[in-house]
Amino acid sequence: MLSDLLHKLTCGLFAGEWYRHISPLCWSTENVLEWISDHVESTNFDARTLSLACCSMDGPALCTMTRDQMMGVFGPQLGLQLHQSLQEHKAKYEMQSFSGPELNETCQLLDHFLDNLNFPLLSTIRIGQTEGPESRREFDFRDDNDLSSLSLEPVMPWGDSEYLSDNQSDSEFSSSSNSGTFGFSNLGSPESGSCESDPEFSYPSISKVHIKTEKEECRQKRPRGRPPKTSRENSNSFYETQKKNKHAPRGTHLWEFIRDILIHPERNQGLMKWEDRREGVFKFLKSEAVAQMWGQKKKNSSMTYEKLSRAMRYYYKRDILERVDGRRLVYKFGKNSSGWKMEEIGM
DNA sequence: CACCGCTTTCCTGCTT
DNA sequence: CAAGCAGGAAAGCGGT
Repeated sequence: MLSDLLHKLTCGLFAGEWYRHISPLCWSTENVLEWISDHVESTNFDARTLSLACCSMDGPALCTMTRDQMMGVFGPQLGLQLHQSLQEHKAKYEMQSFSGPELNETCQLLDHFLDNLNFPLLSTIRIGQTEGPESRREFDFRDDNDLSSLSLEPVMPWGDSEYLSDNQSDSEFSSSSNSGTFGFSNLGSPESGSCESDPEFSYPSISKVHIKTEKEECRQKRPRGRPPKTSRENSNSFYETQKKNKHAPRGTHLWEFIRDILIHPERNQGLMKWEDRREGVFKFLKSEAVAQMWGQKKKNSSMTYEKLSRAMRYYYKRDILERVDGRRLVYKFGKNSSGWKMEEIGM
């Protein structure tokens, strides 16, 4: 089991090594496994001597292990190397403490989003099982591996299976893993069901029949404005859990969310980029992916770039954003925005 | 409970 | 033609 997993890891199915871009405290169980597998490979450690149980821990749990404990579990050579590596990773991310709680939240969201989009095989794979059209997000993979009979449910580290939208069934996903960036794929437009232009990225497609019926239903029945949230939508989510455990951070607005992604370049590769750092001009590279993240943050599983962009356009009036004419997906921070200037963040 | 700010959703028309 | 942009209209949601 573990060796199979490690084999998959080392064979590149999960290539990308995103754990390198995340604090060990944010590592999921999958990140920990990936990290271990990298060291197994480099030390020629015999993975068969490891049990899955001893590797099955998330980042926070891993961080509580002492060097001796690691050497006990993984042996003197691998254990020592893992311990040293962990200390290096921890030190690296302790340096990034300038970020406030909101930024941390955004980055955690990004980390989790990246983790889960890019480790589909570690997610729950369901075969022919449904619990109603809205109770489950299923991704029907129609790629060349002939996984058409499988549907995949991303499993969020916080147990939120609603990470991706109902409308996501209109979008296309895949586990692109060799892009050189975080491997972010585009979420296709809900209207078109197609991808954005970048051919490097693609998502496995969803059943077209499903798309059509759901879409038509929406067209016929849906009144204007935002529909009321159902209790189901709120249940068992990461944010609900957060709310119970600690007060949700207040005042995180869309423009702040965007800003936080932009000022953490090592975490947003492929998502957004600065066009003119000093002027505050930026561009969406993976617009639908950013919209999905925003939707996740707002517990809204049907967020799209179309809707996100409408909210962005409202910022023009308030001078939080300025128009950039003639350039698609390009926006500029306005005089009522803050926290993105190089001086402000100590660059 | 009313009000308000901030979205969210939908839509039509226009531009790229 | 598709994708993106613009902005009106209506409504939800959380905070006060």
